[in-house]
Amino acid sequence: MTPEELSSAIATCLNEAVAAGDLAVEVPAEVRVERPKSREHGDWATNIALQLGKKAGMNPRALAELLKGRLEAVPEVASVDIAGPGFLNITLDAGAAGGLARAIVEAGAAYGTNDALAGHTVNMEFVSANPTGPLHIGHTRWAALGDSIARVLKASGADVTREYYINDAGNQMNIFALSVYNRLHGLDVPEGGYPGEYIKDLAGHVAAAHPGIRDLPQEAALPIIRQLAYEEQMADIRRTLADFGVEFDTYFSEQSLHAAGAVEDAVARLREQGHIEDRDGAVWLRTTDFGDDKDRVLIRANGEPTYFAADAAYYLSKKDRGFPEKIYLLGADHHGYVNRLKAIAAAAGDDPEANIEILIGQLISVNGARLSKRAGNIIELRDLIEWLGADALRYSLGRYPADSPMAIDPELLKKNTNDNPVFYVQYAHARSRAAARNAEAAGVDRSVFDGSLLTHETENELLAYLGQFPSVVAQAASFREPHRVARHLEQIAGAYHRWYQSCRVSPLSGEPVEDVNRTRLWLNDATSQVLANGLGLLGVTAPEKM
RNA sequence: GCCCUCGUAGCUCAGGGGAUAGAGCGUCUGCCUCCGGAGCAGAAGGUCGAAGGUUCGAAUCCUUUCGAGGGCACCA
Repeated sequence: MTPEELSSAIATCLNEAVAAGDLAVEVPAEVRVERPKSREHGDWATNIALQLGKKAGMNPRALAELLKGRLEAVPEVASVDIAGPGFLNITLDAGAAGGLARAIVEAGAAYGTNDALAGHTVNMEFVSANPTGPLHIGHTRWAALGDSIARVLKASGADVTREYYINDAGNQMNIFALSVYNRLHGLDVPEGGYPGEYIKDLAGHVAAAHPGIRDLPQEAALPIIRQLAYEEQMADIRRTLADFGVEFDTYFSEQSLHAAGAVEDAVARLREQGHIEDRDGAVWLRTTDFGDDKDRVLIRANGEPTYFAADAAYYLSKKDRGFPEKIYLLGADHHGYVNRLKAIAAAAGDDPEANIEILIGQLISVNGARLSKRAGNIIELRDLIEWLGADALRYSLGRYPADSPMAIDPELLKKNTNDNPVFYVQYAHARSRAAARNAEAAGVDRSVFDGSLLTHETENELLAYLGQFPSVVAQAASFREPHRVARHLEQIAGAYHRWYQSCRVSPLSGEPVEDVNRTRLWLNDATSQVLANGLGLLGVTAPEKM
């Protein structure tokens, strides 16, 4: 029996009590069931009697008493105790608790998926790094987190599209092209240009792709350089993301918005909605109507659209392409954009609470300093992957919530990789696969399953953690916090190691294979499955051997 | 000045109203005569930044305050 099943059984008991006239209260949609910290408090506990006591006009203990009687009639429930002010401590029938192991193995890769977000169609935009340079440590957090959020949303039934917005319009692209041009001609880095070593590589690439480029006059060369360097840089970014296990469904070009006249269209549409104002020769969006601290210019007095205008057009594009829910994942250095982005949604006639969601994450600091090119502490993602491996890097970024500040010591990253809990979790998986291989060699198969044989304290604990996995995934999705999955996997790994310590899957040499061995193989394999499913949500591999 | 995020063990951080506040790393003590010791068992280490408030109950919610980081463009 899973905690979800127990939860709905309790809800049923409550509803029956109401129907019988024993209780007058509105039964909540979901009854929360928790694993008590102390085993003396049973397998599962609920505080529902405390929550409903006041609303029902009853003493919580009396309400608990009433529930206890009904719950004990549920076949899978062995006993119910009332503790403290009205906690209900529930102990399951041993067979019912153990049956979970079989259910997990039979569900396979689908175990953990749920329908908490069924019917949601989501556009998730993240990373969106400028195509003027390689991905670096500042982008890695969003790449890891965004991808994992997308995965838990999908696992919870949402229809998710991962999108990367390419800022390929504007003056920065000209400076980018000029930086490559100067490099080709051995000139200094232009004013405000890009100094990185990668510019040299791009120059080499451009020269190879267009051999006569050095002989062209600057006006003729720049557009060609711009295009070639841009394509190569984007290809590089996509390769790096792929090595990081991150695949986007859509790469969306800002330039394409301008080319299609989408920016002018957006201004016209917002004007129809009545939130546009012409002032001082410029065109303004009255974002202050929707909580922004000042209005924002869409079209400058010189006729040029602002970046914000492209943002508005981009938002409308997402809306037109059929995404009711748009999630943006931004760094804390962009939190000033939250109000104006929400204002765009509101001005477009959408609900800023439902149609747009902006997740703000804290920036990673290196040695206590902020990342900057000037400080010389920019570290490329590609190098990070090389030093640490994609698994360790993704896991260490994925096990913290976005709003948690993260401090990183690059020297530590380079050498000390063993302190990453990813190895703890991966080791548990590899160990469980080894145990399964050994069991098979010893003649243990899964021909018999008897959940009532899983009676050891450590088996009880392990089953409980495995049973909580689907609700952890659902919570991770609804809070957009995949780190919950990582933390839960660490719990499972710990429980597995403790179980492994005290319960053998294979019999000792010379001993016969018994049903307890066969049943434990189911539990062993169930653990492998949950660890693999969870690591998959984090974009981390589940190795057979390490 | 106004706004946002964050203050929890020596360090990096979990904990989204419940029972004795947790994990990893670091320190200390045990455990390989049988399925992987990248593991397990135990010890030490806390005024949850501070002060009020909400209630049966607060690390968690509200207010104030101190500290850290970030943001306040007709830049992109």
